[in-house]
Amino acid sequence: MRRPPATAYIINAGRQESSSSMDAAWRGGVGCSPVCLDLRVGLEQSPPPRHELLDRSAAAKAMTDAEAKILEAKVRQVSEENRRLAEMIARLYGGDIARPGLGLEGSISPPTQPRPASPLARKKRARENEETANFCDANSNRQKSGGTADADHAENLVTNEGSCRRIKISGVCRRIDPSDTSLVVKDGYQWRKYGQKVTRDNPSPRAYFRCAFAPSCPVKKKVQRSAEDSSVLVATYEGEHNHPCPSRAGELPCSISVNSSGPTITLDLIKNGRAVQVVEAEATAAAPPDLKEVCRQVASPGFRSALVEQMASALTSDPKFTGALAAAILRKLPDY
DNA sequence: CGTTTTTGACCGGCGC
DNA sequence: GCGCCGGTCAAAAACG
Repeated sequence: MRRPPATAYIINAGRQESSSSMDAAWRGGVGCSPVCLDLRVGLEQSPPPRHELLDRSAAAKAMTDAEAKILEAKVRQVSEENRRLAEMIARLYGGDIARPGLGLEGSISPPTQPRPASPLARKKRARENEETANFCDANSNRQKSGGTADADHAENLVTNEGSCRRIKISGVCRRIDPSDTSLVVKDGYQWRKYGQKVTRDNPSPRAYFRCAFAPSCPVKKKVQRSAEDSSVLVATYEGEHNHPCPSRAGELPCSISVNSSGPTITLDLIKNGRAVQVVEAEATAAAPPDLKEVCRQVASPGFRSALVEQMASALTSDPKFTGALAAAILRKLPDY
């Protein structure tokens, strides 16, 4: 019996400017696109007084031409990059440009698979592309019939030939430190590595993982660096977990991480496997029922106390914070 | 000492 | 039938 080819398309998580957002994306696992509400807890950057804001505004006006040109060049560069990505997506998906609302930056990058060099590899890739196209057709049909496919963009349903068994295949990618040689992708599940192989398409090895949480769980995961960008890990999931995510059970939709830009609270707003989008505090009465429910949960005393607990825990475990606290206490102590 | 990772061998599908 | 290739197995090594 022929195994279904693991053709995966990839969600580009974008530049990893907020590690907390990326973590949240990975906690989402297969088929989930969490939306993060990042609340910055600035330790050293407390909100400036109003008059200071005005001063800063004046300073901004006084920005030199050189600085303005640098910024303009950066904006142009990013725009150009976005345009190129959009073109590639259009080519791949027959003009169906990635829609927003995927959670992260909401864009899908083209597969990072390199062009096959040999005729054999070309044919194989053609087969895989055909399957991807079938998936896109299915997606487009679903949209025509009124369904939303946004959350499903991270899933690729492949029908096994000659049987009715359907194996869910999805791909995600994550930007990592290029010097990081481990092929470990944290997604909330426990994985056991059972093999590693160097494939023809890609000089970097591909690691094979099985779900280690439940022995009967059929899910497999392949992780490999992108051939085009070694700082991107491409993970391909095959199958569906037959158990809840171990790190999610009984968990509040909130986590805290401390990164270079300061402590960040990340709120995962996922309901029934679909992501809901929150733009800062604009979750108003016009929000969908799911969102209202999430907002109610956020406003509940239980959530708040848990949040405070998590914040305290994150802050006290941050050496920068404890160092700053110690320094502040020392300053308050009288000199003897 | 139990668990996890590594790695070479093996297997099956596919194309020539 | 042969060779290539991706995926899996399983013994050995590493790790906590």
